[in-house]
Amino acid sequence: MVATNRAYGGVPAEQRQAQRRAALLAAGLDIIGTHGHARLTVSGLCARAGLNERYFYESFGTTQDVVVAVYDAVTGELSAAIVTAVAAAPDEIRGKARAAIAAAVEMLTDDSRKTRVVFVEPLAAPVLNARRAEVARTLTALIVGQAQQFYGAATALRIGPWGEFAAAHLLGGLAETMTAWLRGDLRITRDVLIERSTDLFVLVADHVVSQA
Amino acid sequence: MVATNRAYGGVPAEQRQAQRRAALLAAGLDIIGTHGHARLTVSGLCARAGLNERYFYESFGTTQDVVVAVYDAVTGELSAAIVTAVAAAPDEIRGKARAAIAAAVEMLTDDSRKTRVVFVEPLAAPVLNARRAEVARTLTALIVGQAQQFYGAATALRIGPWGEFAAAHLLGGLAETMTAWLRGDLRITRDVLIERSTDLFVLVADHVVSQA
DNA sequence: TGGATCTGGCAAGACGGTCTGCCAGAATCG
DNA sequence: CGATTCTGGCAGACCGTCTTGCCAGATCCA
Repeated sequence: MVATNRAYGGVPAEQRQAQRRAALLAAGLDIIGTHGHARLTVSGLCARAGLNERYFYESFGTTQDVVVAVYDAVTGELSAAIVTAVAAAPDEIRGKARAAIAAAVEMLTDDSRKTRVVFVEPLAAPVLNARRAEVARTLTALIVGQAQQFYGAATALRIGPWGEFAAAHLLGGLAETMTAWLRGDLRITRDVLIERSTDLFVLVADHVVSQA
Repeated sequence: MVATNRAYGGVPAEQRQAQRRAALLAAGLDIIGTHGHARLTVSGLCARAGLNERYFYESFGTTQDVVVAVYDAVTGELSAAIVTAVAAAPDEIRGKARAAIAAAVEMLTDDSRKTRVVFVEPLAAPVLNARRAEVARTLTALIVGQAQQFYGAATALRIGPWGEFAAAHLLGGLAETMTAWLRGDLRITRDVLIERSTDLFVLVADHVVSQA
């Protein structure tokens, strides 16, 4: 392994390396999203990825690095989906809220592994605690930013801590209802789940603004 | 160890055994509530309890048994506190809601280990998943039962799945705001946290009933 | 007081995981 | 074709945990 940049199987070295990393990430999502980060081992990960254990150390230092990378990938995908959906939605508060919630619910309920990675693992894995707070802050900022557009900057400012509280409450409510729905505990369709979540979102937002 | 029922240190055998079990549970709450169930080991638990490792197997079979016992103890205490507070509260919907929320928030924020055991560990530990669902069902039933008292049985029935959804949303919101507050992410006092949570609870409950 | 029991400390085998190193075969490049 | 490099399989040293077993000292009961 002196010159590590030779093509193999018609694929250049850099691309092969990226493929292996991607395979490890996919296997990581599978294991973490199904059994949790605690069950992620080097040997198990490589076995599922169809790779030699040696290649683990090519892309990662510890299994925690994989946990972080998987979390970042899923939350990045989620944020992008929400931002795109909000931008494309009609320019009124319920439309924006519904678009954001629908994008999140559809993406996460299409793949229950991602639901677990987004809602469960960041609480359980110490390495993800700080990252989770940052994601929550990003989403809160998104909500407050939209509020500025619909209610004016002055109102958004006045909301302050009360708005932070309400945003946290809404995010927690969404997380719980989504995971409960996936568990089969809620006897409603996914479309109704989205509609009801939008209802409560708008209800709470209006209430906060009227109190500010 | 032929006749295992002799007093020692002036304490009968049965009571000594109960003391050791209690010491293990206290140490378990400490470890699980601080570092999570994954960090609970036999040796670490016994060391913190000040007991020989041999006594672990006297009271428990596996560390998971400890996790379950700690969870049951904390959720039992929580349920009892809520039921007691609700019974003593003035007979109007906001008073009942406020009493329940205050009881829960006060008990859990007085001891952040219990917050973690109640809100985080049941998601992370597979053994607790089913138990968590049962606790959620119990609390939902409590809410629906109160709704029957204030809105009549006919209305409570009509609420149906919409009510389950709202109850799940409220529980998730409470969990998230409480943990966020403990993290220091919410710049409000605990009394305000209780008051705002009550606001949203009543707001959502009224909305659900008016829609039913 | 003496035999029995309780107690804490410790050791050892089994197990599963980490990480490094070696090997042989396959594929590439000159 | 021959040298080089990539690849998968596997062995082995190391570590932490589990679980059982043994020991010596403390305490109890007759």
